[in-house]
Amino acid sequence: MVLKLLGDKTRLAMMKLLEKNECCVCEFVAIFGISQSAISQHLRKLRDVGLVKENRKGQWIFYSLNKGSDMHGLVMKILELVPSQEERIAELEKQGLRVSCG
Amino acid sequence: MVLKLLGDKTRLAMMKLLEKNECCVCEFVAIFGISQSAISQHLRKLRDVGLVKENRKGQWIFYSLNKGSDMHGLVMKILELVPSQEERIAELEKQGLRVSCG
DNA sequence: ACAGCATATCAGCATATGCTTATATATACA
DNA sequence: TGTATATATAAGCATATGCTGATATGCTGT
Repeated sequence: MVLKLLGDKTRLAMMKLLEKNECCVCEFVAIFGISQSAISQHLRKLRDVGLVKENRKGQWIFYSLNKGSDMHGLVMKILELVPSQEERIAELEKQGLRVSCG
Repeated sequence: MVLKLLGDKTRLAMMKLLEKNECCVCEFVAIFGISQSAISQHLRKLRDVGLVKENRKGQWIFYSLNKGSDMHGLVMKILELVPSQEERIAELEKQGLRVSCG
């Protein structure tokens, strides 16, 4: 269930980041400071219910919000109320950890 | 956190019922078929974060949505997308289990 | 083919969660 | 005061959840 998935603070922050950015697994790892395995498992849950979609670019897999999801409207309303996470992206850039291949 | 609380199907259904009705603990017990204790614990969680408020009427305590909650707007948006639970109230009435003390 | 990096999956563990039963508290009424 | 009803709290249990470390898979470049 979508609300249960968004009830986890890490997943909610991931979704907020994906609202404005495409991100790959290793970026989330750098941002959240948890294992690559944990990030991958969160993304799988989000993908399994169709909230995000993946887009492979070479060795990276970029995730983005799935705007075609049934729940997309609700998700956007919820994300509106979540504080911006853009500083985390800025921090990544500053550390030179942003993966942009595009 | 609000989303986590609403991520539980019982609590979400309780909130949907409270959208249109004031309900007491024993009504929820009849509706959901779980113990009085379990219902009471769900209500406590909802009350602790301010989503619902209580209103004692004699030996009953009636719960209702707390419209003054910071999260009330979000909650209403979410509840719009939850299927109506009004048949459950109708069922209660039919069984003569509705507690109305006006 | 091989090494290196990114990602996914598996197995196991600690904690959180939702439930139950038993008990305590609060109100109503005889 | 005593009994019945409604609700709250405490203790314990089974399952779910989120994490880690180890391993598998997939792509890249040599």
